[in-house]
Amino acid sequence: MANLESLLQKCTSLARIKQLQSHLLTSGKFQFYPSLTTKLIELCALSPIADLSHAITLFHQLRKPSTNQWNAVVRGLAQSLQPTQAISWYKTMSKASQKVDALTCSFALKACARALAFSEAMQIHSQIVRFGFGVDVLLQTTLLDVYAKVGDLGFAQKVFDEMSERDIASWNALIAGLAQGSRPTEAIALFKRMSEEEGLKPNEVTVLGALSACSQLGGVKGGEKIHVYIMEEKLDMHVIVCNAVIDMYAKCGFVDKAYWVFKNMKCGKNLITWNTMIMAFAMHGDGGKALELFGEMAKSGVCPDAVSYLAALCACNHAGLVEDGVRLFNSMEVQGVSPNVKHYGTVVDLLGRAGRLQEAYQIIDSMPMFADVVLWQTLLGASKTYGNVEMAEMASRKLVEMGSKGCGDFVLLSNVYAAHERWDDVGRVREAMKRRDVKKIPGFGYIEVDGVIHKFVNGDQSHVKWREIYAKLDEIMLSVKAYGYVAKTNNVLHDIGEEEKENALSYHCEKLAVAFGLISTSEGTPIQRLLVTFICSNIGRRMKLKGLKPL
DNA sequence: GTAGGGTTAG
Repeated sequence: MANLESLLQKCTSLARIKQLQSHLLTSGKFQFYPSLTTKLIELCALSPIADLSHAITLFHQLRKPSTNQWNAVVRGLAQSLQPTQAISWYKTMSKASQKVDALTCSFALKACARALAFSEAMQIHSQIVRFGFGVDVLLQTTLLDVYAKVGDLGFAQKVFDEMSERDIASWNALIAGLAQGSRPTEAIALFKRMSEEEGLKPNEVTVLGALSACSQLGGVKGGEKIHVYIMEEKLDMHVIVCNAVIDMYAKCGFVDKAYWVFKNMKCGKNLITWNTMIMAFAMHGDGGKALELFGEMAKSGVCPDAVSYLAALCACNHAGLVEDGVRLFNSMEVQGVSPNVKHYGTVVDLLGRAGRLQEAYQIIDSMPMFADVVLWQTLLGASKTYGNVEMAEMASRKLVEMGSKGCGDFVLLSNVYAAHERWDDVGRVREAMKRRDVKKIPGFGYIEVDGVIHKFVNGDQSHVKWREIYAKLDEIMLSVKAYGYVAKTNNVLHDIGEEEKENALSYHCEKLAVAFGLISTSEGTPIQRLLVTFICSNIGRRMKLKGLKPL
């Protein structure tokens, strides 16, 4: 028996497992050593050589599967590409008998998180209470985490508030949940409450959530404090923490600091470290440095993956290194990395910005996968920039075919016509917008001053301080004109007078927000852009990351 | 002995 177990441990392939399995079957040991059989199923369902279907075949051969054997399958399915299957198995299991234990619930909940199955998570939640597992700290933390991941932060918060006992992981789960759910301010507040009020020491997982929140807020000061704490507590021995610090500095606009951390890391760099740093240089327009690092990473023995290529392409795009970008893109296949829709998107943008519209179109045309809306929008945007009517019409046609209801697409096309003073065509687009019931959703400009969020629309005069804001903008306009700025009025939708067009541009909502920020803060205070994102966009991203299909 | 919290992306 012990001998067989050690043999099982040495199985490094499915073939070996099957060999052992046939031995168990022929010698009649299969049904008599349930723990060994469980190990066999676990090995098939969970290990890197995993073969779930084989685990399930094994499971079906059991006359009376034990809880552990059920759990092995549910757990395996939960981390597979079909997490919904784990939920079905859980349902079958809970109907069959009282075999479900806290672990089964835990695995099934994990599956809910990955499948974004909110109502299923609620059902399991109620069963947990009924089964009497409700006071289990580990299960409650899982529950909290699942609610946060499926997008219901209110429920997550409620579970957290009602916990009779919380440990560090419970705090970490909610902090990370808030940070990832675009509620960074609350994440930071909870982080402070945890360390200052509860006296709990943040660990390497806590700081990840807090750093992520800082980068969303552009709050370097908070980020720096956390960095100091990380150094003091030697949490920088974890690569993952260093990666988050680098990312935080980069997103707050301090590439140099990010690079300093990158250079002075005591622990080894991994693929994500390199990718984060390359992306940091890319975002700040230092294409040369980004490409240099890209070359260095391969030399240091880290093989670039799809994200590395994307970061490098992004660098070329932002730095206008068109030839480098095209060369890089063409070298991908040879290097064994197949471009995905984001790589295509970046190259189309790169070529489009350079005015090479025909090539950009050919790239889209040659794609082996379905070109999404963003690609055609990119081409449409480039066509607008270069005033290419034919290309703009073609891209618009595609967008309409794809059922685009975004007014932005129509406005872009209309702008192209307006630039050529083709007012009849502008009118036609406007008619089409009416027919399709495309409503022009007004854009908003937001700014937070002293914790209060102010919202502006174009030409807004509803703010109490609107006269001061307009005066500040006029002052700015005067000085930029002194530097040679000329308003680009040919993109304005309506065929109105020149002066009016200029006003439509001058009092744009984002400019109003920035001007308000300037008159409301002391000199030298950085003005940060407040990004308004929705939880759903984060969930969408998470799904894409995991390669899952929505329910 | 089996479980919970986690960094990169047009």
